[in-house]
Amino acid sequence: MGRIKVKEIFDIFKERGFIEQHTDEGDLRELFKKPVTCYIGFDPTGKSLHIGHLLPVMALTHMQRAGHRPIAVVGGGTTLVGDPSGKTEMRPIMTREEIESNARSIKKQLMRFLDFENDRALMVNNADWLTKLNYIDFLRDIGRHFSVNRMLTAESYRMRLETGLSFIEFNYMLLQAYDFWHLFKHHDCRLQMGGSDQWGNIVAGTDLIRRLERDTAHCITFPLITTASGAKMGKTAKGAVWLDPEMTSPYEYYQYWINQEDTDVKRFLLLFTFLPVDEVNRLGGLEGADIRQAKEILAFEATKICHGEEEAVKARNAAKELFGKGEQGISDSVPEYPIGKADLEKGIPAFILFEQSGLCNTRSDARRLIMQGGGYINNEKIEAFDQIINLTNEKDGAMLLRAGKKRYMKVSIS
RNA sequence: GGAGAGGUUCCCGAGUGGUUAAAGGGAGCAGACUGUAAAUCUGCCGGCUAAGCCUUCGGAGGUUCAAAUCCUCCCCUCUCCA
Repeated sequence: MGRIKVKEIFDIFKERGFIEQHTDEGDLRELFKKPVTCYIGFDPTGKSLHIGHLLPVMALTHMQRAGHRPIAVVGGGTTLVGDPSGKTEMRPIMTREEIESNARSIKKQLMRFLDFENDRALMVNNADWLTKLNYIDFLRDIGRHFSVNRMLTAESYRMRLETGLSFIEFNYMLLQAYDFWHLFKHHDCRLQMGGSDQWGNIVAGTDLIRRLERDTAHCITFPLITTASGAKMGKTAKGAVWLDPEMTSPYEYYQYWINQEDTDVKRFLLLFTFLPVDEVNRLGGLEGADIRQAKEILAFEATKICHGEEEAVKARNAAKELFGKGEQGISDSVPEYPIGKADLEKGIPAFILFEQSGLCNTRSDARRLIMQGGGYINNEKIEAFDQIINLTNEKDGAMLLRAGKKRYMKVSIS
């Protein structure tokens, strides 16, 4: 790797707002003087990562850019148990098949962010070692190093002591600690990072390494990212914003970012783009309506990182066409709903079309929308919920439905 | 295993025989105002071509003209005791 002296990774993390807690700063700085192997775990509870996972992914990417070696651990084993941290209730236990299939697709996703060539980054699945453990051996070798008294003082458990905690979840900490030890042993991994709710689990790992190996490992946690209005990052009414373009299209992804609140823009530029801090500061200094420029850049950069430049350009163009002043053609990255020409010849009540195209969840929902004046076709308000839509509404082989101010659907006629 | 408390619509949380599709809040959606922002105000907020009908209050039965509300059994959670 090149010896170009870039900024210290610790400083990068610090100035970009990645750090919530960390073990001794002096030790960490010392550690970063040489290439370090670090790890973050991802639980394959879904088939795709979502924006909530983005911060750790960005952190690994920064690490790699700074010449260190990231390991992404897919928690195929730990997910069999389920992490109680940060949750008020136990998650349903997932089947092995589900978890394995999720682990595979998450692996694929991470390849878009990290370069796995020549072991510049590693990806492992902790099912590979965890599922082979023998219970009695594990208790005798690992379990004896854990003080239940101490575990109960961990914030993550304390919360659950109020609502209930089953033994399987109580074990999660030991497994994650074991992971860290395993990676330390086999990959010389000396740093684990994770969300702030992982602090207890991570420190349990450094403790285990100290006891088993008489050696020091380190830990950095990230802040829990909430939006200015206090909601968890990446959650919308319709659910999570996914990184998988099949689940959340690049257009929607772009829209998610450009719709962020003013007060979040600067923070998100630092966390979710690679723009230099100076540039971010300049953008963050914009005021009033000019902030939209910063949002556009945020949306573009974030989309580029996740879906590539081409998709980002398309998403930006679509946004400009739909939300810019001069309305003309309908960009092809707008969500699309195909409809047969025959259906349109017969004509279809507007509210049914809104429901079918996915703009509304139910027909009642669509009725409400239109009756409240939020339904548009080709940017003209639909007056009656059962107004018949037919070929007369066609415009260049398609028509543009709109729900409210900013949800669009292109209905393409075939 | 024993004693007590509890499981209500997306979430929190009222409701203890009819007037309850179920108070209130949050979230969400729409409208106005704007900058595809925030705040604010207004309306909506189970489903259904819909002044009606259908399905909801952990599950299954039962009592009743009528149940989320009463009874029985079961499942689950919490607290205290063993």
